[in-house]
Amino acid sequence: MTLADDAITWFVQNARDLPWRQPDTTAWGVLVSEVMLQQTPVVRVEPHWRSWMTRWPTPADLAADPPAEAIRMWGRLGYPRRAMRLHACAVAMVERHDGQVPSDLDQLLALPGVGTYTGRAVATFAYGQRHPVVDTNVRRVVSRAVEGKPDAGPNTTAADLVAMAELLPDEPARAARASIAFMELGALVCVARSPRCHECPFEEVCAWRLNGSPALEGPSRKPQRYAGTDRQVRGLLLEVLRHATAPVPRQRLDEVWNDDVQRARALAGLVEDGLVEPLGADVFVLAGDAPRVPPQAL
DNA sequence: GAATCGTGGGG
DNA sequence: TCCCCAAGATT
Repeated sequence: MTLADDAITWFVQNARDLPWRQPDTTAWGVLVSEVMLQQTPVVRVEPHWRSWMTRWPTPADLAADPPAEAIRMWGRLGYPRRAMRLHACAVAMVERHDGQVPSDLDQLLALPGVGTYTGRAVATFAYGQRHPVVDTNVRRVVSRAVEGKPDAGPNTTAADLVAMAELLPDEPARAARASIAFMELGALVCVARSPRCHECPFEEVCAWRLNGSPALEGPSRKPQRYAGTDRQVRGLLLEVLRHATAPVPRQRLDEVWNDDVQRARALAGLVEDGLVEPLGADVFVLAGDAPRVPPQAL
């Protein structure tokens, strides 16, 4: 039995019942789930995914609405640029792929917001192709079980893809099962802190365990502070704009943060990212939310 | 390659 | 409280 075999057996009995894993899920549904899941826990994604798919069942449906609607629907999922890129993605698929999610990996990777992980995840989980799908879970599992190290590096490398590729069964459908199984194992059992090794199918063969489960040496990651950062200010500004039903005067944005310099920088960043659109010098809306007929008041 | 980009929950 | 972490992508 290989690691992949054991992982698949475990997965069959322990996999979560997630909506985007239903057999009738479209490639678009898979893509939406993968983008939403970038750096975001499953429990928070699930309701957003359901709402999103109900409102925009196909890429063409989303492309027909302005980005502002996507940003609103995104709510507080975090990293709202993902909503904008998903919208841009939908537009690109309508323009270049007849409204379909492409199955070719290079075409997937050319889409906005689709990188090494997401492109391979869609090609694999939506189209059943054989690619190494490497996310933070997979890297941790491989790092421990195969390499005997307590954790993986902070970023996915070409070597990580090669390492996972070597573990994949030959048959594409089974390779896809192996990838999702490794991911699920990392998410539920081989977790970052306090792994549940006694529930792990690799318990007897895990190189890290056989090494005595050594702890991490130094501080593995950089501190990830949030309070007081531009990110927090951007979040506060966007929160106001999301709930606005009319163009927002600068004065209302001034109320959410008292540091003028930082507030201005954060707002400029949102504009530069294309999330926010200035409507004149002192009025702002979400991208594409400009009224078709400018009010007299402006 | 490092920095940046949200938000919320658990230990 | 604070710190860590969560299916990454982009510049």
